[in-house]
Amino acid sequence: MKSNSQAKSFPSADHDHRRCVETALKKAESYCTAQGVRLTKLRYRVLELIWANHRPVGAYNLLQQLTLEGHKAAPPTVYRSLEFLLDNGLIHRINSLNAFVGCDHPGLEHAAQFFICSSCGQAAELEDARIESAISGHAKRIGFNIERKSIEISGTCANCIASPSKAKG
Amino acid sequence: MKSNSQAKSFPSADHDHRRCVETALKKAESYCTAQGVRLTKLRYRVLELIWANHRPVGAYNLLQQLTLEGHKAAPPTVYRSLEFLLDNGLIHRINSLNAFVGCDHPGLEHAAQFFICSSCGQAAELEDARIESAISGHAKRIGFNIERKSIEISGTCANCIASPSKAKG
DNA sequence: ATATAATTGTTATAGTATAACGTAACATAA
DNA sequence: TTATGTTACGTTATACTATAACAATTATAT
Repeated sequence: MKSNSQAKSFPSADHDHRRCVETALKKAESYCTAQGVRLTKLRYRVLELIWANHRPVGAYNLLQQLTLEGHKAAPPTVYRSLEFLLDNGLIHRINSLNAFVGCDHPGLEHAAQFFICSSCGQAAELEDARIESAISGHAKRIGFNIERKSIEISGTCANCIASPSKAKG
Repeated sequence: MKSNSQAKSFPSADHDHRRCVETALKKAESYCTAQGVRLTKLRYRVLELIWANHRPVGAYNLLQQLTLEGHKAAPPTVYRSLEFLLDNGLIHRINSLNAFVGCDHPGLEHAAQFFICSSCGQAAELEDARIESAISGHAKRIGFNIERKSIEISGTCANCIASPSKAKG
């Protein structure tokens, strides 16, 4: 039973990940076209590498992959691509891991909340309205003007609780 | 009007910070005694330095201060103290800043939520039951077992919105 | 085609964190 | 008190993460 509605929870081990990638890259392309910004070959490739699975990936890991592909890359190469992708909402940064994960709804205002499984390494992005309103409600109460939110919940996902090693995509 | 009930919001510029420090250090001492762990001179001093104000402080900043005091310190010196303080709930790590801030209620189970002002640099720790239950509620819904939470909201605090430069303690 | 701006290459370095091993301080029991 | 084990700290080296600064290249619009 392959389902691809993993936006609100963790992707199962057997989900059709090619569809995740395909969808994400297509959305990225049309988003960039619409915005008049350039999703260059390098940026596209970095985004693609990040989408290899649902696990946040570090900058130096990406760098290593680019190098293996024959690309003569240095840290700024990948950090610049990451900056572009972040600026355009195509990826998110996971502060608690110093790592980056793909976002499949670029541009849309959303409250990037992450549940991160320390067993399979996967991160699920969600936008729970209750969490969001609880936070903005508190901010309003103390007169705080919110600019950025970093909400990262670590633990064990349902898949891993059920079968502690089937982790994949 | 000096008030010291800043647990739920940002401390005002004129609050009596000595009381914050005094209280925090006393609690730390009795907590460590009760737990049978050793709050050594070094660890105590690091905690004290962290409590210099309500701003998260970086490890290398602490290291520099220790050095200036004549302590022959190297990175592991401070990182080990930080680890002890973290393990015992005497400080929290702010992932988005790679920095550490004092916690005035060690031991108590609490949901470390932080509002961080990018203008005055201060961080207010809180424990909003609504935020907490919104998160644990979502976790329950998706069958996620929470281990650690990192909730960091950046923006501008009420004090700074009112008077953009009075920042202090 | 050429000028301009945007992107990438390249070198160097800053900032954050830990591994590994030796030494010193402390706690406890014989 | 001294031996003994344990915990904490000192010290050196190194790994990991990120950015500054400037040169070369590529894309885009005139």
